[in-house]
Amino acid sequence: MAQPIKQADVAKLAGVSRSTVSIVLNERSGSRVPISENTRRRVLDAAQKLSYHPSDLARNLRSGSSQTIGFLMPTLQNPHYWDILAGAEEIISARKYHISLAVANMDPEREHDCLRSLSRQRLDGLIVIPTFVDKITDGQEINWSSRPPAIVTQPVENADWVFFDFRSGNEQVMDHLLSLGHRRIGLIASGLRQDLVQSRQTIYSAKLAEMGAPVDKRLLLRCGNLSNDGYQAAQKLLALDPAPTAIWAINDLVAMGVMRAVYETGRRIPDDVALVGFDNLPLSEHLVPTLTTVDLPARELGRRAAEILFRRLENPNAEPVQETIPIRLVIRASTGPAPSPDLSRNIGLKTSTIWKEVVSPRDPK
Amino acid sequence: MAQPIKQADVAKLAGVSRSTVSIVLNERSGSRVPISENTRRRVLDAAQKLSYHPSDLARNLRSGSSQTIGFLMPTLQNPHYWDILAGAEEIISARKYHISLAVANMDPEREHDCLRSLSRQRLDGLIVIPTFVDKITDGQEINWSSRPPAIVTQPVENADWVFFDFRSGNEQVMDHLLSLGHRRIGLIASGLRQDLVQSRQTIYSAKLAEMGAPVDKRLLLRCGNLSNDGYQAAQKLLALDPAPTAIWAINDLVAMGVMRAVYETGRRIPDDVALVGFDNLPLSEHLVPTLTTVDLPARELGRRAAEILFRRLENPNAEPVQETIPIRLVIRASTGPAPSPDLSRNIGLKTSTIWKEVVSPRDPK
DNA sequence: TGCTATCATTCACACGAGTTAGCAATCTCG
DNA sequence: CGAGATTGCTAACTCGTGTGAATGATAGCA
Repeated sequence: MAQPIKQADVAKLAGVSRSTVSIVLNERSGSRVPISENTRRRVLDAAQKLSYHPSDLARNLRSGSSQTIGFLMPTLQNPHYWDILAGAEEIISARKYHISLAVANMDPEREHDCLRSLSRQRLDGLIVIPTFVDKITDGQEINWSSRPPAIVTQPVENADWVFFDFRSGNEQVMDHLLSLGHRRIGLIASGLRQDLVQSRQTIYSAKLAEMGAPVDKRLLLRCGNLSNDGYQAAQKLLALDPAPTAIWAINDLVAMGVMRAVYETGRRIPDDVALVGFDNLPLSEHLVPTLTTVDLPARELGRRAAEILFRRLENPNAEPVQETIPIRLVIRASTGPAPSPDLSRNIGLKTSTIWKEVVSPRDPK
Repeated sequence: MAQPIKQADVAKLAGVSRSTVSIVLNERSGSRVPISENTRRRVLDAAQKLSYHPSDLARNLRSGSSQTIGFLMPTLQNPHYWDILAGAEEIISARKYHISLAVANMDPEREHDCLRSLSRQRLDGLIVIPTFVDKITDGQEINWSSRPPAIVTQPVENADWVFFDFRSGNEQVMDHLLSLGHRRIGLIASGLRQDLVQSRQTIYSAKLAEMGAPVDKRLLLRCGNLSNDGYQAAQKLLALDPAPTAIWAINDLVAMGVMRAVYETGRRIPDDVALVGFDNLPLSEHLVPTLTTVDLPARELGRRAAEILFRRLENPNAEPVQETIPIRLVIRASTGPAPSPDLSRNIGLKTSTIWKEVVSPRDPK
């Protein structure tokens, strides 16, 4: 009674065989199976009356394709990844494909589970935003070059990938800060993606060396990648003597935390401390001051990933597509010239009122 | 060659029948189908060697359950919905269920398509965040009380739902603003959810009437629900004479836009204009000034929705579960006492530097 | 020896659809 | 008028898996 209607039900009502129903409903006009207009009507009417919807399960089993793309995200907490998904969703839904969403939740174990789960779902393709790079390069559990076709947002040998040109972005940030005269630059990096951290630190050191400036290890910090992590890291940086004149956060969320920490010490941005983020979240231009950051066209990345994936589906044996997406520095109000050493420490701006927060005492019962 | 391994392959390698493989792999120890330790080993080894993963497609077709929950969101642009998803994901993945994601994208047509698509996927359950309430209450296309079991984040007759107690939230906001002395309050509402807008306007008017204050229709605006919509709406409100002393935005994103518009006229928050949002997005406490808003425990809503859905799956014929989640006002720095009329218009705060934005001229090639 | 009980494995069908070969009836044309 | 082509439909197989019934083998017991 509450059972789904199946083709057999339609067939019975229309007084024809189940095959006929299938043929009519699939509009196999190109096929050599002609159906009279009369029975065609009867079948369609019956289907309509029963409000029949074919079962994708059965259909997929038969056809071998699930019309579904798996999407693996590291976390739901960071807007950056939403944008990637949003871009991919655009393309995927335009093709009438479904999305199967999995969240690794910053947990290597879970990421592994997700990949296994995605693999047994017989998806047509996979878009993977990896969290733990090692698991992937060793490729033990999931062979990227095999079915289901996958695209990874990270360089992987013999596989499709799209990747932000982080190298260039990092260089732009360093060039910007150095050109403003900053030499003591705090670098807050996340400990999750070793490769990215490594690359950033390498460029950081190289660029400083180019200018003949020393690298103070105490200025290099690691933390998580949420706002609060930045808050804590910045407190450490600001306690140093001499304190950095600029801070570069791994991403905008972390930068937001840094901002808070800076204000709490009574310093001003950019007058006392210049601040740079990464990601260019929508909120970054609404912060006060607006945040200098690197724009990652995440939506574009998601779109490209999906497009490349579909191209792969159409042409399984083509050469791997490996693309780099350019990213660029967006200079806003949070960066300015480095203060001359003698003028530093002119602390103002009362922030106590700004950060006050009162929760309504009203009982939420 | 690139074909997925199936049970038959394992069976051949192990030298047993396919049934045996199925039985071994499903650990049917409780059943009366005993398997010798010897063949058990052989089967497991073979499966291991071929790295066999059962096809969920076939399994689901057989079992009737897809182990998948459908999730319909209005848009990917608003963090609020992400939190709901995050909450639901917690519960769903804990139960080893999959998530099939659909995005209505603010388009009634698409929302309809999504529902149809979700229905034919033979999902075990549906979590629906509706955008267009009319489509749902008339229930023509999707009968909420039928399979697949669905939970809606909105009151629907004879169905499961969870819902924020918007009524109480709205009252809290009005009480707060009124108690601060505000009487000319701009209300920026979104035109999408008629029912919510209605309810908010009703309470708005009722509360004003309670205080014996008049309702100026010009203070009631409708717009979309993104930051830029708020920006434009606020410009209209601020051009009124007399301008409102407080603005209540439909949500925090819109409030962010309002904030920007207010600054651009040289006014200060909360001194010249008090501002209230809705949703309590994470960024709201990082705005300057921090935003008074209503905290919607979105994650909690998502969790509850999923929990109720699973309860329904276990007990299909139970009475509908209909829950209201309390929400509460969070008073921060963006609201203060209404300025006395004679003291208004003391405009300061140069904002030009704050809002300057320069895009790096560097060629992104 | 014969009958039953237990154990180990396989057969055959079901799930709900798509597909192909083939049958019967009608039509076409020499 | 009969051979072949065309039309209209259906039986039977397929996809990969789970499962109850059936089969075969071995052991226990009288």
